[in-house]
Amino acid sequence: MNMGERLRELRLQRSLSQEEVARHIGITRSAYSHYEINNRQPVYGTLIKLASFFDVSLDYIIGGNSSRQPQEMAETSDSREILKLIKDMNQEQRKQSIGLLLDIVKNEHRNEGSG
Amino acid sequence: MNMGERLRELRLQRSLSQEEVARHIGITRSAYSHYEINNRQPVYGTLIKLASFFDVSLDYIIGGNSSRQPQEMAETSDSREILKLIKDMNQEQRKQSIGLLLDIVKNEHRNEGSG
DNA sequence: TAACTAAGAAATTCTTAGCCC
DNA sequence: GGGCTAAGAATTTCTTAGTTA
Repeated sequence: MNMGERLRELRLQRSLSQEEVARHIGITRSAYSHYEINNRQPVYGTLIKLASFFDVSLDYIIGGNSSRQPQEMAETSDSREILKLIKDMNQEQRKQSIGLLLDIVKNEHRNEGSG
Repeated sequence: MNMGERLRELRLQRSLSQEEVARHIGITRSAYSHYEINNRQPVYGTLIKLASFFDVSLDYIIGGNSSRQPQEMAETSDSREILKLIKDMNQEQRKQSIGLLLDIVKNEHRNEGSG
């Protein structure tokens, strides 16, 4: 499901023709037709108008992933502590953390003492 | 607060230079500079990469009128990766992780510059 | 009427190079 | 190093006109 298909779905859900949508947005029929076929991508201003007209988020209309749900996790005290730490990190620090955590998982926990 | 200003804010929050962001996204420094000054608007592909890199929604980065904030845990690519890793750990490994993560956070203000 | 396509015009972005602090 | 700008190249969109069912 790509952007064009979503646009078409939204339009048909409202029983509108391409011309009606195009009028409301202030573009030509042809231009809007291109969007549904994925031949063209609307400029930002047009995109925002479309999202507003169809009453959907930009994330949905572009990527279709607006209703993604967060991953669940066991609520142990340790894991919450880790989550808090990660929250305060910037992107670089998180990437660094991933590297270290990967190392811990790989080594199981056999790195007791000596190296 | 427009898109350029939001991009700059997101970048500075992570203590990154324009070049670093540009590299990650796969564009030139110049191009990214234009975005922050609002001289240009990135094409869709670049926009999506930026939103993903900064861990924010498209609605936020474009319009700023989204309720979703960047700190939302478990919704980011990096933090999801980290969550997966933690899930596979036992208690000992988690305690070890806390130690390492604390270290990363502490080293945030390392002596830099003058080099 | 409704939707799709072609082609030239128009508008925008991207890169290179250079400048300033 | 870090950030900003100019100008031409490259890419993309937009409109008009025409085609199909």
